[in-house]
Amino acid sequence: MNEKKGAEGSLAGVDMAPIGRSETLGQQVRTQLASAIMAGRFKPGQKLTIRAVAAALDVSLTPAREALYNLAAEGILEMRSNGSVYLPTLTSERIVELTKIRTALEALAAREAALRITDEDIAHISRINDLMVAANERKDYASVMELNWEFHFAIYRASGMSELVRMIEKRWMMNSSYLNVIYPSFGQMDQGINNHHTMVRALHSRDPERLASAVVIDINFAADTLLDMIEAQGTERRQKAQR
Amino acid sequence: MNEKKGAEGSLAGVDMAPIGRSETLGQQVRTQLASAIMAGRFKPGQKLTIRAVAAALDVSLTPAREALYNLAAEGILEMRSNGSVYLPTLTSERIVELTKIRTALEALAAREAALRITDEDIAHISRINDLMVAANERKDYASVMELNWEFHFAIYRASGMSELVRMIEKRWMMNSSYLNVIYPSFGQMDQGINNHHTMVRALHSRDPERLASAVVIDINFAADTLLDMIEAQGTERRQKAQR
DNA sequence: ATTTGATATTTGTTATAACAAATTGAGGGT
DNA sequence: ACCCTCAATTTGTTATAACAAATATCAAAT
Repeated sequence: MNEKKGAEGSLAGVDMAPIGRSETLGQQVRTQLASAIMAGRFKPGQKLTIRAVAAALDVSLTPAREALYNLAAEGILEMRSNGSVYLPTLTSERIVELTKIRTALEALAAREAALRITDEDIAHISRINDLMVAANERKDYASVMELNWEFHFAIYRASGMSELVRMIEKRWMMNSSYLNVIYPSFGQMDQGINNHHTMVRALHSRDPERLASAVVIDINFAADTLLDMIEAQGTERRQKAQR
Repeated sequence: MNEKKGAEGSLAGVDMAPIGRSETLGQQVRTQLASAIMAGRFKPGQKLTIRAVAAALDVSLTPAREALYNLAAEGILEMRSNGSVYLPTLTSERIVELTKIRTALEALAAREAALRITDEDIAHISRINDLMVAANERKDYASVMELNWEFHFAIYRASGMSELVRMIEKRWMMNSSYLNVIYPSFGQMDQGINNHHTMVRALHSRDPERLASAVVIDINFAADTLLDMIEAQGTERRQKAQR
């Protein structure tokens, strides 16, 4: 009721950037925690106590609690019955389920993106891919990971489905505490790189099914290597326990 | 390490139910709010202030805030930049997006369920469907809604993918504040009923694709009627504003 | 050495108070 | 009627204190 009317005195049309209204402490804590999680700085299964977070970021319990419980509500962190919050541990069964979900969501995003994507977006994505290939050749795997993220989400964002993109982001974050598990012996990205080329070609030809199937292959490849790692780690631990 | 060993003094084998450790106030508030939302007792766009919730349930601000922000973090409620929490309002575009997401998720759940479901589950689901048909014949639409919920989730739960079921639940809750919008003139459920029969048959023959496609039809039918309602309401309001 | 029990410490939960920002309402001027 | 201004109220934010439950520590007993 108040956006269309005359209102000469109002500032309608001036269109200033909304003032940098500083985020609340709770949101800032959330951001800090989220980026630490995405960077893989916590170990799987690690406990995050309210007071530890509060002390580390020098805030009171209230915002620390809010941030932790928000992340838990989103399923990025895991809350046990006693109220403590942990980094989730991924069992093989859970990885299998998460992978199926990711397949469904990301295939949908890919199909929609193929229909809606603009030429500029394709150029941008192609550029990201080139950077990623370069980073891979100089074995800068940290950059590879980051560019891989950008590559995929640039595509997904082109779907125009913001809610869907948010959902996919969450699923990626659920895996990310395992980045340093998968990190060291991340030998042959080559197959992944190859797949990215297929995706770029599918974008150019605006072929939804081709793009979707390449995405699915990408997801399953990543999941398989992660499953192998987990498996290997499990037997290793089992052997160590037997000694 | 503590379940197999001798441990004569332990209570292994007695197998008592863990004591009913009462939920925290925050969780109780969350439950109350969630069931009120699912029952459609709030209007779309309605504002839920922390203090109003706290007063209504006679708790302090802390648990009320926690519950509201949890629901917001899950996307069931909508948080605006000033921190206030609202029931989400569904635009047509948002409904279209949500419907596509639901299609992807629920088709996946249906396919997995068709492969894993037991005979007892099928019998149970068939029974629920009979009750729903009966409720529809006596025009008890409140029961129809509830039984419809049970019918669908009994199937989805048979997929064995608990995370996926949780995700689907959330998306159903996002629509539910529009139940009383869709409620009054909910004339022909008949097509939906017919579709349910198809689903039961597909379960008996364990046919993933048949089941999935029936689920998709069900989702799209519900979405179309909701879209019509929203559309009708929109023009009505527009006409009223012109007078 | 292992187990038990008591004690100390940590940790989650919740109410309250104080503050700041946003919203509302009334009154006065154009 | 409309717009502005200023005060009053509402509302979100955060720190703190007090409590309870869970966990860890340690000494004594078997």
